[in-house]
Amino acid sequence: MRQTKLFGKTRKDVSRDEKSTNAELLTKASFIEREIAGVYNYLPLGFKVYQKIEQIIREEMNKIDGQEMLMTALQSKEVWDATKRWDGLEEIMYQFRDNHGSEIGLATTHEEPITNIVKKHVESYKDLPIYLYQIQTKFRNERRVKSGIIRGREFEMKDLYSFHTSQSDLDKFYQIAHEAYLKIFKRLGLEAFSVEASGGDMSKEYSHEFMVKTEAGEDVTILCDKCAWAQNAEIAKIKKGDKCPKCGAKVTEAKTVEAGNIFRLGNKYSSSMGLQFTDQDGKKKDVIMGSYGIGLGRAMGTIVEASHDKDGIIWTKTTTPYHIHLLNFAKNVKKQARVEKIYNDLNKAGFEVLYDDRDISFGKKLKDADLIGICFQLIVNETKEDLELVFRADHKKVMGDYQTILKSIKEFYK
RNA sequence: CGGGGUGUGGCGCAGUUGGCUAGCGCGCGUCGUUUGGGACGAUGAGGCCGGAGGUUCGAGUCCUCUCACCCCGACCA
Repeated sequence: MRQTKLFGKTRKDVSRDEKSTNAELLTKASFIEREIAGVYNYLPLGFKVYQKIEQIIREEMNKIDGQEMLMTALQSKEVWDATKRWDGLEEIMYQFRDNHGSEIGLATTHEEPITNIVKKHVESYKDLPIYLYQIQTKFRNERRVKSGIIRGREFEMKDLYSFHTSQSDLDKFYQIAHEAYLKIFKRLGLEAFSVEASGGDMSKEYSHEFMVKTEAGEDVTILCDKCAWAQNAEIAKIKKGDKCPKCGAKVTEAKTVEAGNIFRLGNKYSSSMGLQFTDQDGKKKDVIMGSYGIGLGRAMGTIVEASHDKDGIIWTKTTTPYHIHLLNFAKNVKKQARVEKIYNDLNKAGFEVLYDDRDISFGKKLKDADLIGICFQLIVNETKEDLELVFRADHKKVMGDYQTILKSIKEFYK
């Protein structure tokens, strides 16, 4: 992609209203644009990152036999009546009447709708287990938004629902999903760890939250560095400095972002909504359920919070919008042709390249490249034959000919 | 939802107790010189001050209502 054609310009100043680091950097670098409070548009650069995150999540969900589908954002009140959650959610759910006078809600989550759908297709133990997921828009009428894209009123979420014949089968899958989640965060380049948390409105049992340490975090986690025991401070019965209930070492606390959350729902939804199956013994039994969520925008915002410096964003290798930021520092026509050739060659070699072909000072190109945060900056100089490869994270430079440089880039992304 | 605050060109801001044609920086257009860490000069375009009503000879400035946004708290599948 030529930068002269790329939609979205970098900015030096950003609205004072944008207080969170993630929204400030992402807006300055032109990845996102705020629509209203807590609601953001993704511009081309931001959408590229979004799609990479989406693809990683999708791959890992498919690996554990998740089947992707797509549910509606508009939901009727009736579907929520069976579980009596409609009234309980009025604080957080956008609820209104349509032109027919029917009560409609914008999806905050999909346990009820999916249970309803599954009811129509599951009758026997032979139909189970089943794992369904979607990547879809959720709405939360947050009373107060903050933290940029980490906590929005409209956001994309991957939610998977599992359906089982028994608690033990759920437990087995819950473990598998737990591992898949850790894998997703690892692939995204996030250091996430799982903590025990309240089941909230969803479940009476402990759930697990996947936390990433960052000052921007809205949660406080009590954790043991020795044995990896960790609990959300909301439910922890101990404070920092106390003894770890598992190994006795002193626990600490940290601000964390909840990047994902998994729940064992048991028969909470199936019993109230009548989702049953016929078992081998001919008896009707409640289907046992689990649900598993990850916010995509939140993941993106968390990466920015966890990985940036004074100059801008530092994308991880799987989320960088482009593999290489090619910076043209050649003036005369002959050298220009050389940069064009390198641009074409890199594209042919299968790399995604953002090519800064703008006719502006080189200082600004360097500033913009740091702000945008693509993993590599490849500088084509006018006087030197060798190319200069700069690693965004630490600004380390390597000089070399095209083949040598290509090799190190390949090595990094493989 | 309680408390506090802010709305002035695309962005960041100034505009004292009402007074002249609403300023500045960044950005943008044109021309020229430039280009290794956000270049310089010249020149030009762009706001009727969040919205509605009111007070006044006169309102960006005062009053009322309203909308939006931010901060602290409460809340947060």
